[in-house]
Amino acid sequence: MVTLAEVAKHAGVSASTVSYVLSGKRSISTGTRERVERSIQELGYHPNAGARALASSKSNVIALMMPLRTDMYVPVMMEIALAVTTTARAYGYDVLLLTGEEGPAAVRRVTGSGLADAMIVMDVELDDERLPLLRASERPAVLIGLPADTTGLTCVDLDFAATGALCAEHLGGLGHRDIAVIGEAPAVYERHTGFAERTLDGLRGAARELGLRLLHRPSEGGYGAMAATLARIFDERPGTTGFVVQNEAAVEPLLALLRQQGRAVPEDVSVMAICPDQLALSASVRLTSVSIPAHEMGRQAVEHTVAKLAARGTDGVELIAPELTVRASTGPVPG
Amino acid sequence: MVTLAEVAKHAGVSASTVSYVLSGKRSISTGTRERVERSIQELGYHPNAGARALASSKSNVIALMMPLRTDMYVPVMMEIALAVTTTARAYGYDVLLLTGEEGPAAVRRVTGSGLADAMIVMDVELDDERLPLLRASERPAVLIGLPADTTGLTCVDLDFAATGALCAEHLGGLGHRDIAVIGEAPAVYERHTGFAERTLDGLRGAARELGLRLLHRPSEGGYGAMAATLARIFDERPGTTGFVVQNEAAVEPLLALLRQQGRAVPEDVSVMAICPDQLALSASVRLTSVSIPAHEMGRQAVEHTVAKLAARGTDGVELIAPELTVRASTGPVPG
DNA sequence: GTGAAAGCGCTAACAT
DNA sequence: ATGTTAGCGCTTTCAC
Repeated sequence: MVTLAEVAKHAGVSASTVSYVLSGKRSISTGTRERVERSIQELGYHPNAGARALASSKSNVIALMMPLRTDMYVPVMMEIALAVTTTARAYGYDVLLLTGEEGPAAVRRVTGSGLADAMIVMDVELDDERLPLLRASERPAVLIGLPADTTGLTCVDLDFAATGALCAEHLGGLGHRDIAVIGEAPAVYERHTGFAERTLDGLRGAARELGLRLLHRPSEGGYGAMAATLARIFDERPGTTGFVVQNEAAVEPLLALLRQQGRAVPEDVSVMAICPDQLALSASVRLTSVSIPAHEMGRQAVEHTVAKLAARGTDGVELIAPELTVRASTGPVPG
Repeated sequence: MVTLAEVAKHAGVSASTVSYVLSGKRSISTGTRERVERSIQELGYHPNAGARALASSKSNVIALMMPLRTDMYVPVMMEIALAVTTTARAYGYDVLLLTGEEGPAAVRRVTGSGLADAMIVMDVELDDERLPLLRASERPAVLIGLPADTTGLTCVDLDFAATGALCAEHLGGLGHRDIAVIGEAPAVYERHTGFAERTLDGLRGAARELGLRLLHRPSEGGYGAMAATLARIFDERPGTTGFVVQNEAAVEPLLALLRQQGRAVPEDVSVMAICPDQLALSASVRLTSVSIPAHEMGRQAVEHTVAKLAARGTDGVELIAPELTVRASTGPVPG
């Protein structure tokens, strides 16, 4: 293993000079710099991460805590994770992957050991048991998602309330008056993950203003569950002409069932989804949707993290404005 | 920040004693151990990861290199990653997440810096440019997937050849003679990712033995592409009664199209898939399938890694035997 | 612009 | 069963 000292000897300079060439923290004459850089190349030197962390009290690692649960839409999680990783690399950070499994203990372990300089936490619950630790920790933390009490925390999320409102306005504007909302699985609501409720609030607020009737049904997703849910919806509100789906696993079953019942989309009923663009595009009908900006969420989370590490951090909530893309699944109310 | 020295003083012992209490590398009298453990609790001590790594030349971190590409089935990648992470934790390791983006440079960076003790690489291509570095590195590496030349490497993968054979045998046993294989996107084949070809080899070998006719068509997945592909298949081989699908994005479109054409599954045509159980269960027809054992692959990769780190490592290829589950989508050939 | 040297917190011989 | 001590490889004052 090549050490900094060996590079120094090879280049005929002192260890500190090599260190400063690497860090750029003081000016180096061009000649010296070139000699050192050549030595680094020739010897194949790589700075030792442990020694660096020890001497500088910085690991250049950001911990990312992922949900272990797989009841959320997995591709979104994955896209966030990849966005976090690539963005972090762009800022010189590596990413340590943690699962929610360990719970608060993981927070303690990582912040206590200096394994990571900061932490990004996904899938935050409204009253998450990790929050007290994160607030108390001197290491920066950024949440993806919104807990009930955000004081002393930095949070990044899609503005789900605005998302809900946007959906209601779109369908209302097309003349729909009876709207069904197919929500996440009941377990998601029970877990109080926040985003589902916020979406509903947004929908309800806008519906009230516009005089729309809203029927909300959580759904497990899948064909069987969706068939039962759909039957009950049309039973209760036969005049339903608009659907808002916030459950990736319910999208295709819903479309298939409507087709099967002879209800054409968008001629007879309009369907819109809150989902990643990719899903909206690959569904059997190209879906009008509000996209879940997974990449953007990951990127912003890292940028807030880096800012806080540079001590120009700003606590607060950063809500990403929803964007609606009209595609082939919504149209004016029939008749 | 609490240090080991502070714990030692607080407990009235030497630093090394505290270290040995922590590592268990030498016997400690019960009294001493208890005093040290109490001090650790009271002071809230956490060993510093950097100092540990420096002194022991071990980071207790395993790097996991994920594909950046998102053209593979994402939930499988995610499940592998989670399995790797939880299994690694069970062995006392943390996981550093790398994307393929950096390519071979990431291998150099991580192995060179001692950031990680070992490396697990996913989505290996047949002639992957990272292989020379992994072979040369003194740090253990385990691949998930099978390159063309596996000498000097440890690999874990599903036995895709046996998987292909199993599919052919299942359909052949039900009397099907004309079988269509819906494969991955052309890009996957062009990238020479190995598993697709191996599946095909297995299918072809068994088909030859059993006297089956095989028609292989790569597919982008999605409704549009699948419609075109299916039309060509029935055009070319009108007598096709069996389908093997190795492309998650093609499963539901295929089922929908068959339904739409009035071909009942499994009465008129049988469909089987090579996919995770979850997808097989949530499809519109419960699919007979060979499952992709994502969790098992992640777990075994870690266990091989840990074994190699303990110097009881064994190079070689570990193929996981395929398991077929018969569900509602395959049946005897009609007539 | 460069060097010397004192740690950073821990591990692992080497003692006893 | 426990203590002493010499590093591990790097960063960063302090000195010139």
